[in-house]
Amino acid sequence: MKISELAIASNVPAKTIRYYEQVGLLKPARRNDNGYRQYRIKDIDTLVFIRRCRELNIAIGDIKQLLDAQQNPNASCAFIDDMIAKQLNRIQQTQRELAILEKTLSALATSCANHKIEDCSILHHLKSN
Amino acid sequence: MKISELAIASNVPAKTIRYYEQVGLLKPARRNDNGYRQYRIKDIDTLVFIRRCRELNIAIGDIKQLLDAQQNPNASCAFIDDMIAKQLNRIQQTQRELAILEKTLSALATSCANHKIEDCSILHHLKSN
DNA sequence: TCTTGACCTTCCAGTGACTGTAAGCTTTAG
DNA sequence: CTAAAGCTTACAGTCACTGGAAGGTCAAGA
Repeated sequence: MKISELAIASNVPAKTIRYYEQVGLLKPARRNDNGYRQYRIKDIDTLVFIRRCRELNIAIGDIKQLLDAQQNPNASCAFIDDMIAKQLNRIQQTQRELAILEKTLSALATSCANHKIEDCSILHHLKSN
Repeated sequence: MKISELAIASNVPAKTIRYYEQVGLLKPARRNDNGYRQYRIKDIDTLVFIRRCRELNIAIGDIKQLLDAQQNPNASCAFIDDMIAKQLNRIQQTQRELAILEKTLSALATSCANHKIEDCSILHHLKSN
């Protein structure tokens, strides 16, 4: 399978696949005679796994750990627990911050259309709270 | 006023003030004989304004527009309206995405402590949804 | 006067996770 | 045979800073 085929199968851009290889998330692909990367079915699974993790906003470094972990079935998985918990905390914190942000912007978002800059209530509020 | 004094007065690191000048958010500061940047009281206001906008997650390019606008008091301020609305939409979209993310991670966050990798329910779910 | 330390300057690199672009080789279709 | 598509690498750009190095300036204390 060539990189573009893997890209379609995994729904990850070829460019991004090369990037994942570059940062060590994927092992360097085998090359065939012309130097093109050669992939296997298994690589689709890996990429889908990575993409799923990325959708959950798990950092590349953490995904690397998750992939490594799968090579040692007998190791403890406590750190995976921690990773997900940490992630959850981060998201909840962001949610709280966004809620405040939304409130502030909602208050700001009064219509200024047809007004002049010097009368703009939004600018006024931004300048002196 | 030297840059460190402005930094304290505006609560913006000196490093960041130089950065703002570099990207054109602040006009190049006047220099005194030794080459040090020389600031005025007015510059505190500008930086506080910038910081307030940044806290609302308004991009530097957009802040530049807001600052430019204040130079033309007679121009229309309709675009400011648009900018805030755009911002609000973005935040609300992010909030929706984070809500889904939180739900997914909450479902994942079952305790795996003391288990082995091969039994890890989190990994299991990440691998095949 | 000398020295020490704090502060200033510029410039370059790094962050995270890609994305864009350019130059050059290979393959494929007409 | 040629043109287009696809592959390769390498470097730059994104965003908003932040860190660090190398060197100039200044004020205070011995």
